[in-house]
Amino acid sequence: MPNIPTIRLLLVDDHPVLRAGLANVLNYEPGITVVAEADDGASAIVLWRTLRPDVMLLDLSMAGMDGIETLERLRAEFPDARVLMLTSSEAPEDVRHALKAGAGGYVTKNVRCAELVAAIREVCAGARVIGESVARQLAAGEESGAVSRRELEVLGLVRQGFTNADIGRLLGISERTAKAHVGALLCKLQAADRAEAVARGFERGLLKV
Amino acid sequence: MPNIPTIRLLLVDDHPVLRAGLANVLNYEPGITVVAEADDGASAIVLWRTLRPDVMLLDLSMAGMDGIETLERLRAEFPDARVLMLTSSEAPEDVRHALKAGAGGYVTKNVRCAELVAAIREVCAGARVIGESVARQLAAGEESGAVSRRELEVLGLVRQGFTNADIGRLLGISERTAKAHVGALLCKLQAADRAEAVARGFERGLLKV
DNA sequence: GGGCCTATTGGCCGATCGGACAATAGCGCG
DNA sequence: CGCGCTATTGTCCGATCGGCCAATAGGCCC
Repeated sequence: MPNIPTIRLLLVDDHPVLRAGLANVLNYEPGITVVAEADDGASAIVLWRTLRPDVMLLDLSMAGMDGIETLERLRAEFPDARVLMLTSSEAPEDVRHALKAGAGGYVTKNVRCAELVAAIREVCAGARVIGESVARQLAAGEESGAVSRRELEVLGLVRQGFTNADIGRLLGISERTAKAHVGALLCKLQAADRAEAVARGFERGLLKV
Repeated sequence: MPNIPTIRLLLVDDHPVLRAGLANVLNYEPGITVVAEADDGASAIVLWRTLRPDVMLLDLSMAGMDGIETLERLRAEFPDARVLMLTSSEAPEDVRHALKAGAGGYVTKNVRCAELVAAIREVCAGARVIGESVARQLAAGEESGAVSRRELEVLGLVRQGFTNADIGRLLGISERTAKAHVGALLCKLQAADRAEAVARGFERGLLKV
């Protein structure tokens, strides 16, 4: 085993309270140093450019640029960047997005500190880490049909109270087609009507508050 | 001014990472000691009984008993208990509930550490503290009409895909009355149909994921 | 190349919705 | 003791919904 250099970590979360606390905990951990903190995606990327840390600990929900967008932009510029998502959402949709955007790992804020530290080390080593409970949720969500991009678009309009005819007009398709999409949504989300479909959308993380 | 004794604080949050970090920060603060931590409402109340701390720092969203219920039960047993809510939700509904349940203060996790510490001190002194951004949201929400208990009940059923006739049957009222409640909801939430009403419900914190 | 899925469109029809009209009873506040 | 709000119920009606039938075209995987 080669000697293991100290892991230089960039902490990104829009909750100062959590940041301050977590920085304490991680700095206390031997072999890990928090080299900087950021409270939004833009500054996170700037800091990454100048500091070139080994790993980023990134929250999903942030004001302005959200975690996913931050991740995408970072990976576009630094394809090898290692990023561990640390978030409170277990929604399969969020997990899928994060992994597709190149996250090296995904754990929720429910993990114990020791597990978080272990996950950081694994991500730095190039492994892909998924929290236990997260993996379970993901497997559960995997079973029911995936909602297509178009359908998600339609769901977004249903949420805003548009009728099928409205949706058709807005998307440049016929009312009948919009109807078909809504029908597919009702089926895939196992909803009795568009109201329940919207509710399921929130529950599954397809829609954000 | 009398000499100020050290504040004994009970930290309640279901995120171990945040707890560990926050405990560090607060313990470092002179005049504050974290005497215990809890990750759910039930153990929080048990700990309060035995330790009788000066203040509880309480998260809203927790597995099992949520923050509001915890607060209610605690205040039922200890009417003088000082509790500062520390949460990520700014939904007016949550704030109102917390204050009605006897919270001594309400701040979001977006506050800076110094403000949090100040809030803790103020709550201990018996003051009522509301975070700035929270207060702004609250004022904004106050303007539009308040949703009655019955209407909230109906909204919960609408969310589950029930028709007006179903709702009438479930609540032991006529379909027409259910219709009237839905109509009132559409008006108060400024929604075009039940689907949008559900969406607004989530946005306003009336409905939980 | 042959499935499988998505996106698209059509017509038909009973069920449901949401708005507009109007009315009665109970409760809290000033 | 009125005033206002909530809860309750009624009828009528056009608009909308969701389910049913069926069909074509494009993309992706094996």
